[in-house]
Amino acid sequence: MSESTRLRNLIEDEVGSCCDADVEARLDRLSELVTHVPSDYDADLAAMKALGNDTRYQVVRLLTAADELCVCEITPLVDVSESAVSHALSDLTDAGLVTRRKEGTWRYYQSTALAERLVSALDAERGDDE
Amino acid sequence: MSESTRLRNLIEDEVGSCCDADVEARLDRLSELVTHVPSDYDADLAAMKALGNDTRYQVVRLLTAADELCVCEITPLVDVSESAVSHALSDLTDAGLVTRRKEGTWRYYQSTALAERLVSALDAERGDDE
DNA sequence: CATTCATATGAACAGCTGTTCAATCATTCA
DNA sequence: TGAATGATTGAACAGCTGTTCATATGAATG
Repeated sequence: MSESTRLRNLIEDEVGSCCDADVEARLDRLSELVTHVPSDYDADLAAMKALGNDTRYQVVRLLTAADELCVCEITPLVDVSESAVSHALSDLTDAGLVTRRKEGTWRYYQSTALAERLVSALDAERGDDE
Repeated sequence: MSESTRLRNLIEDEVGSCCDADVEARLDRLSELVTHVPSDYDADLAAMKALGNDTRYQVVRLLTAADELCVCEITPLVDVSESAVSHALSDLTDAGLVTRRKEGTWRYYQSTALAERLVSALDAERGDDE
């Protein structure tokens, strides 16, 4: 079965009848929707992937709670190796969720505005439904 | 090297000197940060994982742009099989990003408030940096 | 009640991810 | 300059993910 046949059936069910023009009109409305998908959403996807991991999520939470943290302050707070924390911070930096500041041999990390907006969006959920 | 040794070195570098009490105080501040990580963030993680996939991201974008869409309207707009769309919608429902409404054999989907907040958080990024 | 249609589900499998270990880099300081 | 320290990187590999194909479900209809 073709997609437009299914669409025609849908319109018939919804409206009671369906001519070719109705199918055309619906297809137009649908293709207009596609324009609302950003043309380049790689960065969005990268940010979501980055936050969708236990370690990286925890690190972002810690950094949004603190002004700034040194790697050696983050490491004892999460239950993975120092190397895993470093990988996590590197991934988060690439995803635009944290920024890095060097000071001697120490590296300080901060969360970005994007990270903070996302965390807020998640937190607004609690105690609110729909 | 122990973690608290590294922390002591950090404080010495920052402040110029460091006694046991300083290390204690810093450890207290750090453990306070952990309380800002939600005790149960599985739902957050699920939402991020769900949005961190090409197909599911596109579907959420389409649903936030439209009031409501039938499966047969979504399928022609994304470049995967009908089955993949169904899996995507199922995953998104589990993640709390979309809701489902039955009407005869048709299934209509809508984005949730959480999905809309997350999309807004991503969109605010464009044209704004830090 | 058999059929058709819209959608969902399960199995399977290629490809991706996240962790650790080992090695390396970069900075400081004796 | 070379040893020490903080952090990063790369390889490796177990485990997870996302897609498709085949099949099932459930509602409508003849």
